[in-house]
Amino acid sequence: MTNIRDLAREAHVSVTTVSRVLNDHPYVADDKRQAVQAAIQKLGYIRNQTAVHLSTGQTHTIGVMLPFVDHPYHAAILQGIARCAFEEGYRFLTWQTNYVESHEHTVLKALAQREVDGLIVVSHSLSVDEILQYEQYGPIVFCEYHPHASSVYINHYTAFQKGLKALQSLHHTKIGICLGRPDSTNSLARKQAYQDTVIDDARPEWIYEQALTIEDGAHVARCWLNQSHRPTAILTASDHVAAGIILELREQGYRVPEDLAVIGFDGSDLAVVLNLTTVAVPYETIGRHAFSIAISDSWQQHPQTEIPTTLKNGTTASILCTK
Amino acid sequence: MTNIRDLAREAHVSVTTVSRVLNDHPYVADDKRQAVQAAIQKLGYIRNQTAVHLSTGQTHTIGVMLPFVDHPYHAAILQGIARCAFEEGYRFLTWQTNYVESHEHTVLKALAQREVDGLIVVSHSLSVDEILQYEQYGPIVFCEYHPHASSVYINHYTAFQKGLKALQSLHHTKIGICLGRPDSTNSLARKQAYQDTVIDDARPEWIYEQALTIEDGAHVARCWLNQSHRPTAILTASDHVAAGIILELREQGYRVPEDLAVIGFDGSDLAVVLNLTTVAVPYETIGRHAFSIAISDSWQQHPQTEIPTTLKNGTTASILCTK
DNA sequence: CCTTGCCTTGAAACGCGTTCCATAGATTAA
DNA sequence: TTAATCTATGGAACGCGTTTCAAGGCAAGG
Repeated sequence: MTNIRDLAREAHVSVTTVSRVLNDHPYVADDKRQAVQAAIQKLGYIRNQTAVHLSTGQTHTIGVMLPFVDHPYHAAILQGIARCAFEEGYRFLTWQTNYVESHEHTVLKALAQREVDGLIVVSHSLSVDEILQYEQYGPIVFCEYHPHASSVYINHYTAFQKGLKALQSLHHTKIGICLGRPDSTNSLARKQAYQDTVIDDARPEWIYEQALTIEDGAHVARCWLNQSHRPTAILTASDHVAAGIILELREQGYRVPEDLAVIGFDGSDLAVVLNLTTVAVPYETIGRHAFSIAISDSWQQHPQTEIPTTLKNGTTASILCTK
Repeated sequence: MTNIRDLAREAHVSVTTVSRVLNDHPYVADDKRQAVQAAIQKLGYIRNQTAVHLSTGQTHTIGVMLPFVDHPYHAAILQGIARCAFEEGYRFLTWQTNYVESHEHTVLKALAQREVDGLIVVSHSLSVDEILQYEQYGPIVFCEYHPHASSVYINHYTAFQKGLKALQSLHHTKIGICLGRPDSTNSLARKQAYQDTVIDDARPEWIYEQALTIEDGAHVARCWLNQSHRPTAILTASDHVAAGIILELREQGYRVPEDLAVIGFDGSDLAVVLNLTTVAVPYETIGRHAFSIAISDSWQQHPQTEIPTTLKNGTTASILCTK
């Protein structure tokens, strides 16, 4: 493999001059520049990026920590990151943690070991404080709201409220909700929105937890069926769960929204297909913002960027049917 | 930032010994090993991976070239790669090319510049020969069948045949197909399967091209509606397209499968939701295999690994209804 | 007692590009 | 004319871990 010293010898210049040519530095005479370029051609030189990384102390790479890459939600954020990264000439490394804490530590160590210039944390199970201890090694941007960290987020409180209020304006008062991991930051905000919005009728048994997948949704539907007092509407935390509920209910001969109104969350392809009413979230935008904060200097001020959500109307939530 | 020379000074040993301790080399006396470890603790040393990469000439990183990260199909392959990479202590860099050739060149250059140890090409638009010119810089594994390259693939010919034969066994003879990018390797194989299987009734006007998304599927449905001679069944190249067809037809008051039988391709979440009959593809398995070939030496023999597909029965294809 | 082989250790070279600092001629401003 | 800039160029140090090579010590085999 030829290196810049070979080029210098070939072009009869110093390595410094070669480096200048490679980096388009202005102080190089035309004849020398051409000589170097000729040498590059002749020897088939290709820059060793690893050496550049070591020398400059930058990798031009951003790490992304997320639990799963194949969830539409996360993939859409990745998409935003990917777009932005490409435009800026950056790379991104993805780590799938499955919410395993030791895996999350691996990712954080990678930042400390200078494998990446910064980190975007899409979702995590370690405590924020634990993660922020690694901020001394580089920027860490969260895709969730955290008051003392750089974060790009949607307001899960108001987003959930949007769904709940929509149901209330359709005259639903008996409203249930589905949550994912019950203790996550997002779930807590959602639960709070539930308690604050469905003030008198919020019931613990109408909060269905651990609902993340289509199968979980089907399970929720079966739970609902077994309840003596049932809500007339359910707001879920993901379109997948909403889909699972709807499919299982149809399977059992129930109708949506007549027997149960359902609102999804995410605004995914599934919502399009099932014509779900859903709280649409611009995930790609979140990814873009997170990336640009990670590579700018602004992260040091721990900026908070809220991304708005919108309610997208489908056919799975309509006015309460009082049989 | 403390480095191994600082450690050596602190522990009163040579940098070689420090390096040996860091790499668990056996020939180090216990007392020296402990001295080094104490120094690491005291100085808060963290290994600089970039330096390791330069020194060893390996990055322990695999690059992944794909058009989009947010397609379930690609995300599932990524998932497989991510799992395997983690297990092996590897990282992976993802490049989203949007099928733009200049972007694909960027990715290939990254291999030449030793940013990654190898490359997994999920899908591409450059010619295989052009891509293989970069094989001198490291392993390149395709997730498509290419006779002169390392490839992990599903046999699109037999997979498509599986769908077509299923329709034939339901007494359909007027069968149409949807393809994605018409000149891709996969589409050519599919078209061939169509011509070979639906021998006498294959018609050019029943080959719907450029069908990739839900919207494209809706467009196909409208084309179908406008045709004077219509097929009674359509085999698509993705569940998304199948979903688009079905939704549009329902919208227009047609029934599936009574008016048109539809079979999807991929075995995605969409298929579950819509109870699609689909050709299921184990994408994650493809990712796993591709990864393990990329990091082993076997790639030099250009191994060919075929991954089997299965027909998954839903309700969108049933016996031909002769009204 | 000598040879062979294994354990331990360190100096120095290596991988390779970037950058600081010094040098020197060419301009330009004063 | 002199001082101050600017343009060009190169030597050498730097970032930092790995690896080769040489050498000294010691035990087992002959």
